[in-house]
Amino acid sequence: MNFPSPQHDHHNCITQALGAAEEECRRRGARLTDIRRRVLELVWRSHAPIGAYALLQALGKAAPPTVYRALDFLLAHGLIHRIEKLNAYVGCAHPGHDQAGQFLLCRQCGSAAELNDAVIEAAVRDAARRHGFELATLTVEAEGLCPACRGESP
Amino acid sequence: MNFPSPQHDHHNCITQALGAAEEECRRRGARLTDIRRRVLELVWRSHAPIGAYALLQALGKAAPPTVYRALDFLLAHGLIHRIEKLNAYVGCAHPGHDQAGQFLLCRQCGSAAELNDAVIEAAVRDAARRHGFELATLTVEAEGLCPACRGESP
DNA sequence: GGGCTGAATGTTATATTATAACGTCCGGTT
DNA sequence: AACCGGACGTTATAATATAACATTCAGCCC
Repeated sequence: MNFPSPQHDHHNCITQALGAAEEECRRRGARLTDIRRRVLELVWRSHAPIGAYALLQALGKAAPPTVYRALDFLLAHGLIHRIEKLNAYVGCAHPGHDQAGQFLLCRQCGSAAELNDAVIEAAVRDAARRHGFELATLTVEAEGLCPACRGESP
Repeated sequence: MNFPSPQHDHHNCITQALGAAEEECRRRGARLTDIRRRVLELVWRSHAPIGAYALLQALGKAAPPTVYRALDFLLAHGLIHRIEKLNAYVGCAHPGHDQAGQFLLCRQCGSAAELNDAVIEAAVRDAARRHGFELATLTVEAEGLCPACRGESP
């Protein structure tokens, strides 16, 4: 997934993501409850990865465990990813593909682009194999400047 | 750097790391003060990445800012790495090379192996370029089972 | 429908990780 | 000696996350 262009129809992109999530949950026999759906929508509304307490505030009258439980559910079903560097969460661009998360994170505007690069994964998988390491999950987080911010402040 | 073999001389490996750190600080005109050296030694003593509050406890009578300031210094000078997934710190195997951190993290025993794989870095750099992204720092954290733990519980 | 059951949520408290703000000390320079 | 800036001490608090237990709700069986 590329960095979002400024003029893209984000409302539509949220709708699509929620639809895909419904679908994926049906497929997996998982219950996308009201709270879970609301959290997922809030995550998608934000272009940048968003933190648990920001979600909490947006939800209104909820306590931390409510948000964390929803996030756990969404993570478990591959509907969102956690960005470790930021302690924040972002919608998964391709639910159901169960990919490892690879991200380009913009220092300036905070936006994130999800990669799904087979070459990167293969390179890590290969290195792991050479070390006799059994790879389970892979986190790749690259920090820098997105195309837009690069243009602004050269 | 490979996973440490059970019988390796860890005392020696700490000594070497501290020596290399002294050297690197001299080269950079940075002051490796007593506290900083003690924190670095504690980090190296632990085979697994170690958290700030564990270091704090090991130090004895210190307050959080003391440890965090030492960690900041050590990070800034490339003497340790931070493992984002674990909120923990580990000695840098090659100070002075200013490499990105690439790690294999064992789920079971908690040990970490630092990679310095040019292929992985090139793959990410390439993907970033294709997205018009200016890469600054790269974090790669692979989770799974190290050779030893894989053998134990098949 | 009534009652059962397990999952989901509510609620309170607390753990864990990290930083702000400000004062003091100490080492090097002039 | 006087200064200066970096390092450290100290107190308080912010930000992130989870434990533990009570309550409610959805689906199912009868």
